[in-house]
Amino acid sequence: MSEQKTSSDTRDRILDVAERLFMENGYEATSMRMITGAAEVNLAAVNYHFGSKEALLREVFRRRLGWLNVNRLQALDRLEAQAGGGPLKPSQILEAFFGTLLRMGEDKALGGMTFLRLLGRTLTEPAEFIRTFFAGEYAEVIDRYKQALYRALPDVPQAEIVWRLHFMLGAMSYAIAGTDVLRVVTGVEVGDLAGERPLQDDDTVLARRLAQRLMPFLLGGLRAPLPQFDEPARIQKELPTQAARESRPGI
Amino acid sequence: MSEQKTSSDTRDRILDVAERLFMENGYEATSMRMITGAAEVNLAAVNYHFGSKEALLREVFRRRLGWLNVNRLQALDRLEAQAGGGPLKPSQILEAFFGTLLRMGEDKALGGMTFLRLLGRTLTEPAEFIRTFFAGEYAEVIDRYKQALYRALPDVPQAEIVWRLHFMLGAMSYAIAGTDVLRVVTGVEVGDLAGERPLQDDDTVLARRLAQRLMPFLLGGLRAPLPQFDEPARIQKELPTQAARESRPGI
DNA sequence: CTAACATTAAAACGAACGTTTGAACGAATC
DNA sequence: GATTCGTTCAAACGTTCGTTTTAATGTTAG
Repeated sequence: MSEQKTSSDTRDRILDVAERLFMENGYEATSMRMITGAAEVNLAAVNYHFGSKEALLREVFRRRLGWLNVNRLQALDRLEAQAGGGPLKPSQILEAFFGTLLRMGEDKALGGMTFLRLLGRTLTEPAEFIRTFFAGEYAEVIDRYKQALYRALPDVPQAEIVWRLHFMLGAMSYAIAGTDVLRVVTGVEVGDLAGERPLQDDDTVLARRLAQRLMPFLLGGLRAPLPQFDEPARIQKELPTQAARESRPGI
Repeated sequence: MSEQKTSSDTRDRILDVAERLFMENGYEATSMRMITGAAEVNLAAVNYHFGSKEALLREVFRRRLGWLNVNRLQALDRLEAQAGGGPLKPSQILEAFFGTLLRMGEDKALGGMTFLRLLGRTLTEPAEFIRTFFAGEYAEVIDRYKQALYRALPDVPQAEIVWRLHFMLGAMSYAIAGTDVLRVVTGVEVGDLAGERPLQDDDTVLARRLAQRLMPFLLGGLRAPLPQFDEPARIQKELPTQAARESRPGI
């Protein structure tokens, strides 16, 4: 029985341990010996199964981002089908994009908060091979969602939408990374303040709570009035601020 | 002449080079030999002047964060003085906090965008000594601004304000880090889209443009309607959403 | 049974790491 | 002019790094 030839148990144990250690220490500060030691496999096993340390990191992400990309695209497909050619609501787009991700935090089989934290921390790693890898993995999805936002906010300059998508990714990335100045400063978990019940947490609860808090924030930022430009950069056709606010589709 | 005993030229060259290399490669991936080589000083100079690689990183930040902390607190003091005991407007608070930082990006003497990028990238580093260091450096300022926000938004639960401060820090951190999925995906600089004039940039222009774009986004996120809680966590005194929106001081 | 194959194991590789050492240097002090 | 002291220098320290090698295991197919 069990004719799983690709998942050799050793392979999966390495991936699981690497996911956790890369999250805890970062890529550079995590050595192969730490990984193989914690996974209780031979040192050479990583190079045998994956080829190199870089390839291991890529594989750690590929098995999660594969699922994420498919589900993000499916969610968008579903929305666009039911909209029948019309533009989507920004809230729907954000829910599809960020909600799909944050739901991974609630599901241990999808990596849970461990993967989410790893993702948030790795998105800002400067290593060239990492950025190249993410660029390839994200290209299609980002482009699809960008187009959807363009259509959802026809009166907002596309450059502005790109900036705000940028900011939204940042807020999310930092939030899920969870290496937090605030957490250390306050000495408590976010949410353990102001009389809320403390987090006896379970990452599942944390993930859900994060999503509840993050989505309104992102939507508020996306829909914020456009900035006034004090530098006469070029012919400003018209300050689209007010017009865009009025004609913005319901959210 | 020049009785500057502390700034031995070697010291400053090391700090400047380390700031840039830590930004480009991250802490772990930057070796002492890369730093001393680029600074054209002897390998032992770092340990002589700073004691260790960790202490070097701390000093790189200390000379910038010192200025930043002082100016952030002064800006808040000035606002509170002119408000005469009353609450501040959220937009004023954000301008003081984020504006002070972003202005560093326009001033090469304060590190310019090099330091901003370094800061953004280092804030998510998992190394314990880095997080401990930032916690200490930021404690007082974060606390002061948090209190100011509590007073500015008396109808918003304090836990919610902490979450949103968290999200705002994330959006800013990621934005100034500038290791960007979007940038790689689109192949162009943000702002080089949709007919805007391309960035022949000068970091000064980038910093100013970033500030213009980021501030409205943050303000929109901070002022967004409060989330609805579907989990009956505890007695929800009343959904403060609408009430808070009405009574919110002008922005 | 044996040949072929995929996986694991132990050991070693050269390279690079952060740090330390002890001597040499140069300018100021007595 | 000798001495002191802060700084620079070349060289080496011991350790750890990612990777490779070669042999020993099972496991499967002929």
